[in-house]
Amino acid sequence: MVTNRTDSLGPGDWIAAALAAMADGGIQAVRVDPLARALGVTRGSFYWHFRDRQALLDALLDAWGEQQTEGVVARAGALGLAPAQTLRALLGFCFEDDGRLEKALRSWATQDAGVADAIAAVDQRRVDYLAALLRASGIPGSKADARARVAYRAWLGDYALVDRPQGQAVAEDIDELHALLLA
Amino acid sequence: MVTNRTDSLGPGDWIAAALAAMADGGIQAVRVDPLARALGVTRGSFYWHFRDRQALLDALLDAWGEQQTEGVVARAGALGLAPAQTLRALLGFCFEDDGRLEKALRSWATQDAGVADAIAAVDQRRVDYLAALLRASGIPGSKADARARVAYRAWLGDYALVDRPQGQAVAEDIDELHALLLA
DNA sequence: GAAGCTCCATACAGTAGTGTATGGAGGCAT
DNA sequence: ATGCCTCCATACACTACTGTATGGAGCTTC
Repeated sequence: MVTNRTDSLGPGDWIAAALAAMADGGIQAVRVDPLARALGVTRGSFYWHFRDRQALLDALLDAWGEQQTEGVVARAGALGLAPAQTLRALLGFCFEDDGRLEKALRSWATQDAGVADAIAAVDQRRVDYLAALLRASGIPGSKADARARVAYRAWLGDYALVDRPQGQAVAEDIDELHALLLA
Repeated sequence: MVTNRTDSLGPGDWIAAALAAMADGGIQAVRVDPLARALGVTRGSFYWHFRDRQALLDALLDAWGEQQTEGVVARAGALGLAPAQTLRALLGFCFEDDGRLEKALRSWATQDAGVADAIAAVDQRRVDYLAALLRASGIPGSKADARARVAYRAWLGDYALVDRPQGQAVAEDIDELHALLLA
């Protein structure tokens, strides 16, 4: 993200490369040596900008966390639509994402409690937002919370599918989910 | 699974250990050396029973596939309940599972097309069964298919959650999902 | 009771990565 | 133009694994 004015690298370049590698091959693909090769430099550069590999992983998690706080949820709210339409648009955004980074992070979280905490916070934010949209659409609070969790599971579950429906097929599923949530 | 009458190991012991390691740490944890240490032998034993690490991974995937064909779906059908109750019981089974093996396999599938194929087949089986239950419960075919995919996403999505609801909390969510699917 | 077979230990070479130490090239200010 | 500072290359030691080659202990079978 943050690049220098020269052709030299900064920490942001390494983080961006790390996020790409993470989305591609998971945490195990975020290795100093391959990243250096991908960036066309040697590991000497890396160890100038980062103390060690763990420091890069920490920075990567922070970058994702910040990206999420100003992420999809915020964009959906900025559309200025009615709650029910906002919900539909939000689901559209989320099911459109390739989910590779999200999957890789959740896989990483099974091995690292700090990652799990960061993701749990994001989960909470998203579910709360879904519940708020449902309540604003007239669903009573008790049902809204349960339905928000159901909807969020369906959202995450789409990423878990190996053959994810695309285009019209996923649109039909989202419409059905949307209708069920607001029933 | 298949153990000898003596205290010596067979391929089944290595596969069982590999499945446990996979559930714990993903594909990257299924390594010959650590498995040998966990089993209290050296790698000499492993390379007697398996050609190489890939042969173990292939056997592991086969074992999971067979376990699935006679798995949860079949058990639910054997309960002898009405379709709607069978669906409820099935969801209960699935949300009860810790999902660690399932998650690890799906993470592995992103790196290996053969694994992806095996999981896609299992997904198809499960979704078809869900759709059949919904149709048998009186949901028209067009809606039943979409709702089956929604339900299956919610099922898988529960595994993706970092803080999964447990006990009464998940029961409420399942009840809500069940009610929505049959609405 | 000897041969053969199963199972495993040991030792070796090779690969891929981490982290460290050091030095050097080039920009920048004074 | 000298010296510092930033950035990176290079070389080294170390770790953790894979795979191979070989030998040996202990049943088994005749």
